[in-house]
Amino acid sequence: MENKKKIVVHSNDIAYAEFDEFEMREMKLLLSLIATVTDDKPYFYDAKEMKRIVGMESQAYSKFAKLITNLQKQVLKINLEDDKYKTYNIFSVLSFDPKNKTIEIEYNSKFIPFILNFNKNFSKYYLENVEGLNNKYAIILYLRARANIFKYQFKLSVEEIQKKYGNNYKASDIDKRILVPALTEINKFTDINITVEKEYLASGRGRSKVVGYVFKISKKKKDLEENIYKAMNIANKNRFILNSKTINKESINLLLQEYSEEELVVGLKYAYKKINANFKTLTYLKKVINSGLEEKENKKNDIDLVEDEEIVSADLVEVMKDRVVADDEQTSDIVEYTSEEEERLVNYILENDGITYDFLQNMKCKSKSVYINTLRAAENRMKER
DNA sequence: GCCCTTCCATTGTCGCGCGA
DNA sequence: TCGCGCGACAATGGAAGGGC
Repeated sequence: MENKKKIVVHSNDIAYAEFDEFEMREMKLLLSLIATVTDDKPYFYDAKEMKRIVGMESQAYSKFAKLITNLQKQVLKINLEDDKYKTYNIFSVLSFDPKNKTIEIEYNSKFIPFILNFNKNFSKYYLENVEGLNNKYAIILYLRARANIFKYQFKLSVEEIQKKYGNNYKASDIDKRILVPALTEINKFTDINITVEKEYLASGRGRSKVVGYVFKISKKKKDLEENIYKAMNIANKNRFILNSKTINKESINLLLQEYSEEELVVGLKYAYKKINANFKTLTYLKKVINSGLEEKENKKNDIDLVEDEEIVSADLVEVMKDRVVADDEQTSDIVEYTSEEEERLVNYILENDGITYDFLQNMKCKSKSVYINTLRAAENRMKER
């Protein structure tokens, strides 16, 4: 078994779907399976490993087979406007071979777009966050929080909770049965913290009624993994990267929302080697990281371009071959845009740079100068066209 | 690995007191 | 008067341990 952390990636539609018919272990199993999907093809799994993941190690295979059968019957229910919804069968094949202790899976072609080949509105997180949860509502709220991680909050009305998740619990029971146990687990076992505030409807007489909840999300402050820290230091030994001031703890945390740790290490090392001209934007750095990941994917071997001890001085980069020329050489002085100008530039970036609105907004919050430089780079490119 | 039994946590429901 | 917050109680289902 490989030690690499499994990453779950899926469309945000899944985070907003209804899971009222799912049992907790069915949800865990589904997310575990999604974490391994890279292509639209049949998959075979070791049933013992899957039993372990859903916490059925000591259970009979007959019970596990029942879980498989139940999961096969589940559908993904996507809510549309005006109380309309669509349901999707998840699997075209989901079978358990009791003799060989294997599971065979093929995904329904209509379900594939929810787990493959999307370029916006998706969630990405380590499977281990979900594996630690043992409460169905904790998993549901974690998925919803992950889909809204860039907004730092999301809202659910009492009506929505009752309809979607809560078996028509009244407000006090929503607290007791859903929110308290779920948030306790999320805050204890996952990479995020969630606090909840109630929204009241003022009434003429009597006590005000709870009509909804605002969930505030924060990422746990964790020390950067040692290998990322090393990669940061390596990258910043390239003087062009250092001058850009685009790599620091804040920007790394931002990038970790889009890349896994392993990807970021590869990307930063690649950036160290390749960048040999001035730049100012995180967007540009992302392009280089993406190039590094693409190159790695194409070559199918690890990019282990530099070792710490190889780095003598920042000037080393000047002798690097295979240059990538920076597409922006703006100064970092802050300019203010009108909201119309900003919107126009943001739209241009969204259309041309392959980054998400949420990412931009997060950048704006965390690093104003990098954000402004990104807008300026887009403005210059627009002028050149 | 599987089955059976026991224990315990979770879930569903209801009632009561209190505060606005 | 209304509705939240809390607790009590019964039913249900899952986890754990032991025996085969």
